[in-house]
Amino acid sequence: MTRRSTLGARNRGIPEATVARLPVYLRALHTLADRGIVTVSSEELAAAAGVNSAKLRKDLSHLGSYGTRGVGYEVQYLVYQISRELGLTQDWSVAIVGLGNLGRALAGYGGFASRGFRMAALLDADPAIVGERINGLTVEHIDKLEHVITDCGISIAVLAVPASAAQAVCDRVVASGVTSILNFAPVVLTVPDGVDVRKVDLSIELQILAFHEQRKAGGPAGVEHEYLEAVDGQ
Amino acid sequence: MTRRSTLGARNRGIPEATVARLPVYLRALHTLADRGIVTVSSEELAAAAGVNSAKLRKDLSHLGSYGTRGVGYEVQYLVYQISRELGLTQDWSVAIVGLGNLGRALAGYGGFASRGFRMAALLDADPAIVGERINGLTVEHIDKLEHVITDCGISIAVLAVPASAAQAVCDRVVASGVTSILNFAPVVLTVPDGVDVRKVDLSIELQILAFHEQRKAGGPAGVEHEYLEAVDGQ
DNA sequence: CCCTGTGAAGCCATTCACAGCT
DNA sequence: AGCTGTGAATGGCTTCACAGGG
Repeated sequence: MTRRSTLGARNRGIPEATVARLPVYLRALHTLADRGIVTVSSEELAAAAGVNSAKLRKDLSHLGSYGTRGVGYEVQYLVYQISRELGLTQDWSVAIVGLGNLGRALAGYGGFASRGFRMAALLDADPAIVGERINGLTVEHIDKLEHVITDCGISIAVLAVPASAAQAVCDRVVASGVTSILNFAPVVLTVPDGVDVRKVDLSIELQILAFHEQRKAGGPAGVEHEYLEAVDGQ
Repeated sequence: MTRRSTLGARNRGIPEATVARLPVYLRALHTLADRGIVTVSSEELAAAAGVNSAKLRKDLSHLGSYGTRGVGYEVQYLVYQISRELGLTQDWSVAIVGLGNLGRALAGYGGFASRGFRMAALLDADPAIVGERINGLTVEHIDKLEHVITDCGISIAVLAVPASAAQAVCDRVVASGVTSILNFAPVVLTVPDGVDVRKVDLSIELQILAFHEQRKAGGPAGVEHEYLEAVDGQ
């Protein structure tokens, strides 16, 4: 058994599953705070976040003992602790690469700058887009990528480029010092150790839904119709 | 121990984690097929999909024994089997509700209609947007939601509406018969049993990246600076 | 001999249930 | 009396390692 600090839970090594839920709790807490609610029980907060209360308590216990037995959690205090744990008490400069429809939508997304994230640069390869002003920022040519990333101290890059360009752009942002990437291109990116990639993929999400949808309707189709019939024309 | 069919693995009950990876394998297979590759080993396919080969083989084993020992998997055959399992051999009609920046980006997304998904309806509440033509479809007023969903046989809805409207829109699409929802609004949706919801949330993804980014830089900030200083007035 | 398919082991996450603090 | 924090139990997923077919 691993020995821990005597004083409660100053534990480095928060489970990944917990980390993924902290932002959800944080949002729920902000909503409660806006309604002027001062204290919340694990039961109530769990309901607001769409999880069960045991999971919520276990998750929060990884950060420390921030609740009061018999009472619950102080909303503002928990907001602060989760924000600090997630690294939102400091500002992160974010660059968006690729300003097609999706990139523009992301650039215009409000809740973005709201907490901890500063949209610091927009980059695109298309001369027709370069120079355009979007949400108060001028789109720079991707040739300046290395320069811009270094100058603005950007550590997080959002890739909204075509699939065919994604790996090359990824390599360049990594070479420039970016260590976190949010990838919207439908490709598996290869990065060195120490670089984190998260993927958002509409098409994959739809396919997962289709699987469950089909299941509700009673198992896969084509069980009795042969593979060769199906490929035939294809 | 659960008794299984004697004949290998015609197993209903594919693990959720596997289902989530099947679309990735499918995309990798399509890429291989485009390059004219006929046969692939688990090692090669796993590399293309960004997983290890043991996981890939275990995943595929849940669908059946579609490989050949000593050889590998036939690309086209595997494409067909995974497509069928995911329910992509039939067409699904999808509605997008909310045609702000994000909704437009989604509506214009090509790889969408590509395999199995037909964009069947666009809906919005804003009179300035209703009537507009996007990607060959006319935006309908959200008043017609129930009508459109029933008529077009829509079972999957994509919500790209403001957070404040999301639950209400969700309730309406569910009442109209939709049983799968892809939610881009930053709220936790409540739905009846039997309805699947998947969430895509830019802000959450960024916060998860920030957590790891902060960790690389050496643990949470503000450990030695007190909570009360930070909130000040509180 | 190569590569798949799979028991078995190990690891991580969720859930239960209650001791202990307020 | 109420609610948190947490050991212990459970269940699911990943990884190992190899039996067995081609």
